[in-house]
Amino acid sequence: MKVFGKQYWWPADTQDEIIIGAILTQNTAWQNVEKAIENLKKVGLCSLDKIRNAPQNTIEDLIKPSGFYKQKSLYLKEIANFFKDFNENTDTLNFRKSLLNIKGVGLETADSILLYAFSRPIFVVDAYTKRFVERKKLFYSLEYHKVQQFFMHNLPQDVELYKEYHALIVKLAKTFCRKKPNCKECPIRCA
DNA sequence: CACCAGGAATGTA
DNA sequence: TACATTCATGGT
Repeated sequence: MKVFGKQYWWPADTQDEIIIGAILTQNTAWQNVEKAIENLKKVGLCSLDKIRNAPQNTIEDLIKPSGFYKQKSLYLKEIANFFKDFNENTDTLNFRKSLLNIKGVGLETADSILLYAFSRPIFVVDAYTKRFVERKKLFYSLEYHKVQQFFMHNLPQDVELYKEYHALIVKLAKTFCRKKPNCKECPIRCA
């Protein structure tokens, strides 16, 4: 029985837009990321090739709404250079290692890119996921890789399922909020 | 006014 | 390994 439909959680026109969004969304509300991406699109810079050849301060100005703009403009340059000579024909684990060597790409960002931009079967773990595991007492450890393995060992290895599962956890966090009524059963945010 | 958002790098012990 | 600090804008 299908209860939930697709969440369309990572809306993007292109693969590059997903990768760019993965950097810009670090510790930032998605609403602000949308503004930054819109700015990039307006001037035709929402692609890794264009970003690689654009002046640093131009990128900074365009992505300011998403915060941390000095760091993130550098990170976008770094990841744009990485994908210039990248051969996608590699196994997921080596791909992951390569991504983690890029300055500005940590565990969550690397896995988000693998899953959402390249459809690799990797389960994304974020702060919400850990709180969910903690409060529902699903698993004894909150360490990134252990939580990730917990889900990957207990779910079918299905890319679309991983995408939707992560989206639903985030949606759960957004749905229940202490600022709204009926917040006592919140499994993620409210203590 | 404080707190948080679809984190990661860097420094300290 | 385990924390603390820094980065910065915008919404609530």
